[in-house]
Amino acid sequence: MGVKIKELVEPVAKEVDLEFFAKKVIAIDAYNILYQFLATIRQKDGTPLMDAQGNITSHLNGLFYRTINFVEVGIKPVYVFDGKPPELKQKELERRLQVKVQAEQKYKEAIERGDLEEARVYAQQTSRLSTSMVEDAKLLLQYMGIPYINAPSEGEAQAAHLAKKGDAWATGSQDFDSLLFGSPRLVRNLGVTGKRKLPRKDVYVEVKPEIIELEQLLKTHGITHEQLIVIGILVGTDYAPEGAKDIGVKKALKLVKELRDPDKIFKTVEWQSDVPPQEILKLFQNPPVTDNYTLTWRQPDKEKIISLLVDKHQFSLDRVTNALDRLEKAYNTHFRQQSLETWFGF
DNA sequence: CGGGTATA
DNA sequence: TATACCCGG
Repeated sequence: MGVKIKELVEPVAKEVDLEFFAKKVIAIDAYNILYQFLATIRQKDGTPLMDAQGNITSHLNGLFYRTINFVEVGIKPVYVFDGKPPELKQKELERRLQVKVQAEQKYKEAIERGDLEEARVYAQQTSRLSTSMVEDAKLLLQYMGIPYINAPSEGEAQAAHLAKKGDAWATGSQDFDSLLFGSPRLVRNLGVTGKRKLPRKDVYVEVKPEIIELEQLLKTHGITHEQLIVIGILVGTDYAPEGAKDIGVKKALKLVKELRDPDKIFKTVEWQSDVPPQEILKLFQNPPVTDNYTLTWRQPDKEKIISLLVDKHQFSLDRVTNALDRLEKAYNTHFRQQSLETWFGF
């Protein structure tokens, strides 16, 4: 779900074409992107793609073709997976599980009624990433030669860490949390090309990748990074979605400018969670991250990819082979190390 | 979501 | 050549 600061961010978002990101390293929140695939790559009644044994494969489908598109334009993706969630998040994770269980019930009811549109909506809300689904995604990336990092805790925090260090040009996610974790640049809608259907409506809108610069965001609103975090905490984060009572982005902005001191602000508002806001502030300012990673983009292993996607999960050999040809060509044009010999032409 | 094919 | 639509696993 993420921190609810869309209103603040939207005015400074700059639209660009996917090609803009050529040669740039983007630290992508893996869970964020996998959940998107899991929610959207479904049949009309909401059933996800599955192999012969009933294992869900929607996330692999999306990850495979999207990543190839990245490599084709020369983007260097690194996927960052969540580790152990912070203690502060436990209650929210339990709440989300309840929501999914309820959605499963409503999905069944909609199917019985024969309401496919409704069924699809609830099916999307049931999306859960199992351990084996995540393992498959990591295997696929490994075989594709794309680096991934296991974050010690929040993936968004680790991705922001890469961007802060300059190991990545930006973080990639639909959520804004990495900005609170200090990422200097966030890319949204990465890889979304052309027109997309709006949920529940028969309306199509042109969606392009957009860049949000942290410095510009702060400057535009005349706030510091700490003040941005406090605003996020007041309006609602994953750690306390309710935030403070009756405080939206506008009031939060006013509050941080008037009172400045976070503790004063937290005392003034009606805090609606058991999780202390000060703890959330500390987490955003100093999250667990690691420097134990290497970023290398390797030649894809076609055989292993075919074994995983075609043999294990019944992807069509034709489609996979076709895509692998594209991947190999793209790798050779953008990623292959030029040896000294080739460089000097002997 | 993204690829591919039908359709004009 | 551009857009609409269907299906993948």
